[in-house]
Amino acid sequence: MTQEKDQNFEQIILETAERLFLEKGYVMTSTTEIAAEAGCNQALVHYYFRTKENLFDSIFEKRFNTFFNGIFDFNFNKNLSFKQKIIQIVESHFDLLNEHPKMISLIMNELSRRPDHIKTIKQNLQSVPLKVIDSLENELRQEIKQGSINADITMMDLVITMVSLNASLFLLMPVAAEVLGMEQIEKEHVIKKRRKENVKIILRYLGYGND
Amino acid sequence: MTQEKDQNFEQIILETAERLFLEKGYVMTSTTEIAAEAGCNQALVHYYFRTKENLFDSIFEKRFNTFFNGIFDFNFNKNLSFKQKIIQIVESHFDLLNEHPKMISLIMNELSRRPDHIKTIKQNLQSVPLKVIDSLENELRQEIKQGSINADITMMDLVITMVSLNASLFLLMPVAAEVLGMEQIEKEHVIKKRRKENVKIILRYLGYGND
DNA sequence: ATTATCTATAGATCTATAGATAATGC
DNA sequence: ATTATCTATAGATCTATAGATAATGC
Repeated sequence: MTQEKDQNFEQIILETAERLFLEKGYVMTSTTEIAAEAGCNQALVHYYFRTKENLFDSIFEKRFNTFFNGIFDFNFNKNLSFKQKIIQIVESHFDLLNEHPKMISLIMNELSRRPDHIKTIKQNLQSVPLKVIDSLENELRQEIKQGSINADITMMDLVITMVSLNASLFLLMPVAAEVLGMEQIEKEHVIKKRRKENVKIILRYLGYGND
Repeated sequence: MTQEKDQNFEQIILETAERLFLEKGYVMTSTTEIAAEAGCNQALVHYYFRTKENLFDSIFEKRFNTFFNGIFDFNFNKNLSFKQKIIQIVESHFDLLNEHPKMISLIMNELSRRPDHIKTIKQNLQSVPLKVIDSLENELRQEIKQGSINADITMMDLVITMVSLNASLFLLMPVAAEVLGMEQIEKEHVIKKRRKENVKIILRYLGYGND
């Protein structure tokens, strides 16, 4: 499909499966359909990956990791102010979601279908960010002491708010786009707008001034 | 299941199906399973509703309507200030989601599975709220003119922010609860907390003071 | 020889219906 | 008679595998 047939089908199957899983989810995608779209025989999908579950996992285990780690994957310039760090975190979280706009739905579907996958995610969430969270939590307390932000905010509030605002855009966008009949350009416009807006909302929530 | 067998199965099937559809979604719920859980024969499900799709629709078409209309279903006291109205809208939107915590996921799954369902939703969204939105939009402009809220906010910003904050809690909660290993009591606590927090976030976003 | 690809098919569901039997309302 | 319930089964998928054939690397 993507490449000419001088290569073997393993890669093509992977790419096709990834696309279909993202489009329609695990359950709604059959190995028959994957094969058809990849341009090969259905048995070949099982020859390379034995089971559909295997195929799914071999695609998404890495992807999930990159996705979760990506959140804290920016160069942490120590000279930045707390406010600037928050802006950077919110924006890079948003950008990550925007680079993989269908991942968040897929993860949620996958987790409700196979809750044992949660383990993998738990590990992801617990490995990297602890240090970062801790140091941010300290800075947060200091800011509150200095009176530069509102005293009623915890790190947890902040995280939930950020994830809610950013993730829900990509969860709700497909629905909203169809309901309102939005074109691609309009969608991009909304995304651009919300990227700024979400930062703004969080800064005002924290109590930082209007700019 | 819920009732003793002196009644016929129609109602029992409806209730069982509703529960299973909400728990596991349309695709993952089979009429075989519905029958088993209802305590009758699988053919009986089709006797009453002919198709699985029919069964689903007869349960959820009303439910979707109530759900969407519920958002604007409060007594609009004209004496309330704009700020008080906003608080009331955000809270009642939140409460509606909280009364049907699995509806939002179901709606989103259902819409991605059968985008033609969007029509029903479109109708729902276009019928009731137009007047309300219009009158709120006017009040919003007035508030801005008076300088009581920030000038950079549109009605659309406000709606997206409210829906994002409120809906995402119920979309992300099941995942978060499993990842963090939360008990029922903790979940309720988070929900209670976020209900206040979401109002707070929106008020600060608008530019209303801290209380 | 080994690896890649195909054909064919078994076995598991699942939806939907046909036709038999039991229960109910006159 | 009509309505509710059951048994049995057809027909459609879908996953997974066995076994045949073609392509490739020595």
